[in-house]
Amino acid sequence: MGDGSERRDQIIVIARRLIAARGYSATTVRDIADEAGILSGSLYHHFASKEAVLQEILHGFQHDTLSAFERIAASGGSARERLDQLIEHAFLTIEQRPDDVRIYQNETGFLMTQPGFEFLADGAARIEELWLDQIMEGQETGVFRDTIDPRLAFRFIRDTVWSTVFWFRPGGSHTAASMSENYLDLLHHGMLTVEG
Amino acid sequence: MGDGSERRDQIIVIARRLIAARGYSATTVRDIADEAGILSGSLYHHFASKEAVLQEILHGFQHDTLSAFERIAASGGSARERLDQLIEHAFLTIEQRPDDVRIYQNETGFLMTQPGFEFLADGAARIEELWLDQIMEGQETGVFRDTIDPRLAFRFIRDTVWSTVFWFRPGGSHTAASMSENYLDLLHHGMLTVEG
Amino acid sequence: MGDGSERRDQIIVIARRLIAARGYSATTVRDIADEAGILSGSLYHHFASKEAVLQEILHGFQHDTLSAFERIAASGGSARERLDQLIEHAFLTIEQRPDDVRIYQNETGFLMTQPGFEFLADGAARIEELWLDQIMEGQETGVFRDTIDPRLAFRFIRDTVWSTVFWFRPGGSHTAASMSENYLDLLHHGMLTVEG
Amino acid sequence: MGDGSERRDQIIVIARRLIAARGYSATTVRDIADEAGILSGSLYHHFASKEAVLQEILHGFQHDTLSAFERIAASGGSARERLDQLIEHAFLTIEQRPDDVRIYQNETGFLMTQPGFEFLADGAARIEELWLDQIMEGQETGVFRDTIDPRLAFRFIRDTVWSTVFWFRPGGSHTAASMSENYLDLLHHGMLTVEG
DNA sequence: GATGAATGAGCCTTCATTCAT
DNA sequence: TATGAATGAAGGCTCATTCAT
Repeated sequence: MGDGSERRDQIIVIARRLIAARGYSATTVRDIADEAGILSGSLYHHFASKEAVLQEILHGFQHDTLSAFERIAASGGSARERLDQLIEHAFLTIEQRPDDVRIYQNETGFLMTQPGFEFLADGAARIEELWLDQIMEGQETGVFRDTIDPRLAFRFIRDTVWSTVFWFRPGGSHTAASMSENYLDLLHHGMLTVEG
Repeated sequence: MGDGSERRDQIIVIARRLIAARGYSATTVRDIADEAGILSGSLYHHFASKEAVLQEILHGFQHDTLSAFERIAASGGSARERLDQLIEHAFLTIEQRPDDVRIYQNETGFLMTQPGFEFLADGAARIEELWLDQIMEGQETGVFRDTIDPRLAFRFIRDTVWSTVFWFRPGGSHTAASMSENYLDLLHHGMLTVEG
Repeated sequence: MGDGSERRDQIIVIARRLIAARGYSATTVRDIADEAGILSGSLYHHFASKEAVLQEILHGFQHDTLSAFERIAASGGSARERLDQLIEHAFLTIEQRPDDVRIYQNETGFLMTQPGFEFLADGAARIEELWLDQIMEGQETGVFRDTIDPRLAFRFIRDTVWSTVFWFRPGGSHTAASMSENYLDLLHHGMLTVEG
Repeated sequence: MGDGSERRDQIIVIARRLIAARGYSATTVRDIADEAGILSGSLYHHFASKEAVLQEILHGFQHDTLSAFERIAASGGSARERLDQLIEHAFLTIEQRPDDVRIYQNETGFLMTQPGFEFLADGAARIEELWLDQIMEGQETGVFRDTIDPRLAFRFIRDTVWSTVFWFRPGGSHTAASMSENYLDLLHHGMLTVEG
């Protein structure tokens, strides 16, 4: 258990969609098994528990996201460019893996303290570190205004970006690119005109 | 059922705390009844169902919040001043009624489409209208930059403000006032320095 | 939960009979509930778990048995008389509460180390103490032969007496009294004739 | 199925250890297969069912034990000597094959009436016959006291001896030999001193 | 012989809800 | 207004067993 068979993958795909739509606790093992065309008990041939399915979804998503963030943080360019890239990557992730993001946003709060999900807190801390580095470097180099508590700034930005997953619908009037553009504009220059 | 007896109020108070902490579906009727010192079946003398308790909590909170927003939107001053006041009121609400806000943030998404909870969508729409009015008026009067989609701006702001309820802890290094101040600073002028 | 209602008592009585006949793990909650005329879930209104039913049966039985043993051990007479009375009481218990004894004999070994069943080991130790006191006092006063390890003697006696529950059937050719008589005769004088 | 391959033997050895330690119903086919390094389904290439494994363990043990008892019963010497030898052999068996004895003691009661396990009752009856012969011959020849019901005597002795398997631990203060010695001393002469 | 996948029946337990007293 | 007892539906999970490959 842990290697990826076809059924395993199929179950993960189904579970991801269902859990994103209904929430983890409202999604039953039977729901998942039904869609996979097997009996609910048979699911335990592939996963040790319902929780293990969730764990795998979250762990995979966190791993991918964190990897991308690490890569961006280690890349060249200014702090401002790197912060922009972090934000752009987040918007892109929301467009490409909305179910993962939704699950992460919905279930992570409660789960963080549960045994077996310690990696969530670790990952969140590492992400905060990576983003914060850019903000603080930007403030130190005089690119970012330093009147704002950098920790607050990070959380404001993080919450704004990830929350869009709950209402952003690709195919509507916006794309990940236009969302990034709008948000970065607002974040960079604020709402007020020069005269305002 | 609907008149306010002491027990009713007590039950609402307990339910609010419990649901905010554990989530609606993870809070059982027995949990609530236990803390109220009655048996779970007895709770049905005061409320028609578990859902009815949640309805009452959400309805009351939405009513108060909407009233305040209506008042602010109808008050004198510039669009910018009114938007600032809306934001300040939200931060104040988070400080004073965190459990209500948490429940609203956590449960509203799924509930919105459920029968009996239509008022949630109505209220959300009205709130969007009130806030949007200020943003658009600000853009029209040249106080706010108009390169940003006002609907996006509204949602960015709304999500940022309300999301703080999940990590803001009064008694720490920030108060509602300092949160407002930091956020308004960021929102007004953006992160970049003039040279940046 | 813990006070004795009628249903509670009825459930205990049914569970005792079933568990004695089939064993604890082979007896299902449904079996018990069915005989009580309720749904299996309703059993949880009276007991916290299936294990709690077993606990109550074993605890009650151990308490009664231990009390009787304490009383006998504290009574007047010689060590020999008291040992005889302990044995006679055990045979009487087997006659009157065979189901309790059977459960105790069958399930106690595994359960002893389980959380919630620590009282079993404590009780067993106290019983060994009480019986051993008589044997050792008898050896010291010269009534009992001292060539036998008293701890072994205790276990030989204990096992012999309690094991009879698996084949002794009241209404057959023996009663508790005749079993006692036969066993005490054998225990006192041994199998060999004087000439043997 | 029935011929002895290596895997078969290996499975029997593992099953014996596991069933002795946890009990038959608490030992799963998977437990056994895991330790054998195969999947649980593969076990069915060697045995028709979980029950068949138990059957083979019990049948083999009963056969060996019965053979030894037949040999002793047919040997020369007095009835007393033969009864002593039967007892000594039992203690030796407990020392050498404790798992077999434990399984026999634990599972035989319930199984005796099950289809496929009729041999258990047959064997038990034959053993009773062999032991009883010695006891009755001893009583008839005046070596054993005849005030005790010989059937009771047999069961008292049998239960005492076999029950020791649950607490006798080789390597402690006793060996099979010292257990035999102590028990035979008690059985022959009883607990009372001549004056007692 | 062994694997890997699945079955099907059953297990203990939870929980919102009902209702006679 | 409570209680106490029960319902009924469901939930996560276990396990002996089967069978195509």
